[in-house]
Amino acid sequence: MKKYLARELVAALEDFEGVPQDFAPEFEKPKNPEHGDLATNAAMQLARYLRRAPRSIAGELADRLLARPLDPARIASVEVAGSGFINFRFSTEYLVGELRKLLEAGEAFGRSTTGQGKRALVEYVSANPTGPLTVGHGRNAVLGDTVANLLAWNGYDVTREFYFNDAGRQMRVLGESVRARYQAIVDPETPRKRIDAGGVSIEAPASFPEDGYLGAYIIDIAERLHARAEDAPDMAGDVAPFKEAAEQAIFADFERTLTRLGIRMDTYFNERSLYENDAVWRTLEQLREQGHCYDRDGAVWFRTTAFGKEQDTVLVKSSGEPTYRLPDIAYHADKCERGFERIVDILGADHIATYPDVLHGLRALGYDADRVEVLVHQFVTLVRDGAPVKMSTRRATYVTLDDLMDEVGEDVTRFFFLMRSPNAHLEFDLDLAKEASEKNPVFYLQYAHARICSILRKAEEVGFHGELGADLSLLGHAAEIALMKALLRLPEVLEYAAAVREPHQVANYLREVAVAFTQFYGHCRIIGEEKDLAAARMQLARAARIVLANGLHVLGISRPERM
RNA sequence: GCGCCCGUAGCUCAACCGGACAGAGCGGCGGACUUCUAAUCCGCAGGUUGCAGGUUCGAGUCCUGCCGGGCGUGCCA
Repeated sequence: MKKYLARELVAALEDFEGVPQDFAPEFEKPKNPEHGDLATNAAMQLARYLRRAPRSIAGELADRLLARPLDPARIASVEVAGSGFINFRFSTEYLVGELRKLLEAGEAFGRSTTGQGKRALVEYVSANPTGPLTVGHGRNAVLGDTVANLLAWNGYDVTREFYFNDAGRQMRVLGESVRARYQAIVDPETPRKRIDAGGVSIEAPASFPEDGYLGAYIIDIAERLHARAEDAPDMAGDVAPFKEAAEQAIFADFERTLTRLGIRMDTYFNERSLYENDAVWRTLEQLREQGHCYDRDGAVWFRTTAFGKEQDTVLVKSSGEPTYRLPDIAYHADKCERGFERIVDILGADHIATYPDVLHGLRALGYDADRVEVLVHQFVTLVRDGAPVKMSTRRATYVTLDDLMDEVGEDVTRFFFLMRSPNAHLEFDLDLAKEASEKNPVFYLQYAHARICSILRKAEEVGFHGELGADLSLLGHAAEIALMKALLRLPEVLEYAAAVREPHQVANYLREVAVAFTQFYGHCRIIGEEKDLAAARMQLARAARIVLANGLHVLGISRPERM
């Protein structure tokens, strides 16, 4: 429709003096429905070139459009309003035609091919296996998964990837933590000490590392290890078996937790593989050959000042061990090598400082860094009993993603993380989420879906049939028209949300749809109406179900048929 | 100090890459269940969009400077 009107408008402007050759009119849906279905500000934009009042240009333009004339099967009215807007109102004929297309498309309604099959990689979660997934990981996971869904719905060939590192100091401390707990199980007489964990004192075996992981899951892992008596590790041996046991247990939990959230990764990329295939050192050599590196104080530095940073950055420590930046660069080079045209990284706000170095690294290596897009989301603040909960994986003070799902449910968890713009801090009041779960927005949407299913069931039980060939032109009630208009917006909303990577656009839109449906429900009955009208309304209700179902599907939220 | 994000109704947040009268939910107040699902609906109250300038026909949105909050700013990840 926008394209049609744009064509008409440009044609109407053909012999206008002073209009730029490349003038492209913009259209948008007015906030206020009284202003019509689509509006253009073309007259205001042209005012600059024509040196005339926008209002008078708009008047002349509208006259020319009406004189063409516009296709009455699409446009019902054209009027000039405000300071120079031209407002268009769609004809019912057009809406009904679009509604029919919606019904025919069914589960595919809202899909587009704008991605043209381009390969996209979305990397998210990417937690190291040192402890359970936290609420913070949850936001990252749900955001990434939904962005991936949005891209897939818009015709991208999407790969979902989880990047992790199971080597290094963190993992050694993890192993030592398990070993100390294990020792205490084997020998109950093990000397104890107390460790301060953010104000709380926790008892631990004397051999427990000072910066060890204090969570109870470490004890669980040690107990399970001990229960498997036949292959129980020797205390005198090295820490590796403890580390491995911990990693396996934690990773199994990752997958179980993500599955609960409806998340299924395509690939797990281990940082270690970049060492095994020498990619890390090859990357360093390439950077060095291009003159981006130098040695100082026994370390290898990356000349990031050449890219405008205040300081250069260490890639390899004087100990010979790379910092995380070098493998990160190698990893992203690998992503580029794998041929992805669109590379999206989902990062928490605490990682904002790291990615510029990666992008600089890619540029230095000759890759097109513009393919990489970093989506930063702000933190989640958990509030319990009116006070913010300080969270640290190492400390015992954190709420796991599983805890959250146990309390409020999987659907609510997903929806809450998606309700807000990624840029906004997310305040998650646990008590409120539990207590208010009955009035939760996600239930509102699911309820609308279940209610439609119920109505259609009931209508068929009492002998109404909503054939696909129903005469949809019988739909003319204001609530019916408003619902139709809301439903037909799904494709543009999904396309926009995908383009700006903002799932909350979909969540907000679905609420509008549910409201529009509820108003239709309040004004228009099906059972008891004349047969043809009932059939048409059943089709409209089906269309609403399709839109709600498809939208919830994109958000990864279940679509109950009864509640 | 510097970088990124944020500041909008009592609270939590929207506002479609500058548009018309800044919108929802929750909370508050007042109403509605012999009806296809009341997990619902209708109504009312609530705003100088942190402050001060600037650009523009037009600013919550863009620019500058302040104020306030979050996260970073490391030979940690």
